[in-house]
Amino acid sequence: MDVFEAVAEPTRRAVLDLLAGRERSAGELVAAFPALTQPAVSRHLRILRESRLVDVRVDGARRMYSLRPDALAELDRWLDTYRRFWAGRLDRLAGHLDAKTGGGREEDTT
Amino acid sequence: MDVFEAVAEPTRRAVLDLLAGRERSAGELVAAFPALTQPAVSRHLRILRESRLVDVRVDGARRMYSLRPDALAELDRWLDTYRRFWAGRLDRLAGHLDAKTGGGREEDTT
DNA sequence: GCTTAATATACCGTTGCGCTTATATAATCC
DNA sequence: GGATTATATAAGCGCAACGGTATATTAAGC
Repeated sequence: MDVFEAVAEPTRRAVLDLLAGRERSAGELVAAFPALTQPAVSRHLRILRESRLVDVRVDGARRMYSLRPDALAELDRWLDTYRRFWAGRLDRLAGHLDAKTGGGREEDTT
Repeated sequence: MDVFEAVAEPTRRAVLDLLAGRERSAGELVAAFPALTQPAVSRHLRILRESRLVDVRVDGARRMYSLRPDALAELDRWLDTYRRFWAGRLDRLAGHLDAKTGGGREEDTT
């Protein structure tokens, strides 16, 4: 599943929001969604793993999940094409981000 | 349908890419996807309309579609939370974006 | 007014996602 | 080792999204 689809799911975005603060165990994440069962959350975690949005660290019987923003950077790069439409004057900032993630573009020749 | 789901569909992203260059008629967009039928593309356009990602201008019998980036800005705001994870040294730039979207110093806030 | 062109909607079939229950795997505790 | 805890996978189901064919709607040309 690609990053766009992974992020399209509200529960998965909520998981990412939780992980933005600090790493959490699978159990903590399950507890954060009382409306869902443990397997349901576990499946979401799998999808986030497979789309490289989160990282897992084994800690005994626990799996500690943390954010892995590379994939989100991909989203950001995609948005870059459109950013000029609502923030033309911030183009050079976008250029900066690009230079960091992609190795440099020719766009900010201002 | 929310913006995240709207953008999750590859065809719809391709439509946005086409519209990033210039506005196009529905017919042009249909022609751009030979693998799809006219109703299929029309349905995608409806979804893009309803999620406020595109604008329509009636021109006789034609409907001219154009990009409407407000909704993409929403995506960008969401990403802002995570931007620090891959561009920590660009925090102040993210701060800039924040000030633009949430600070209310601008005159064209919608 | 009738025909053609441009676009949208209705309807239906298929498929994939997300959920639940049940079960497997692996680590910890006694 | 057996029980318990933590997490993942399997199987099955319901629903919503996407695609196609057929049809409606609206504009243009004659």
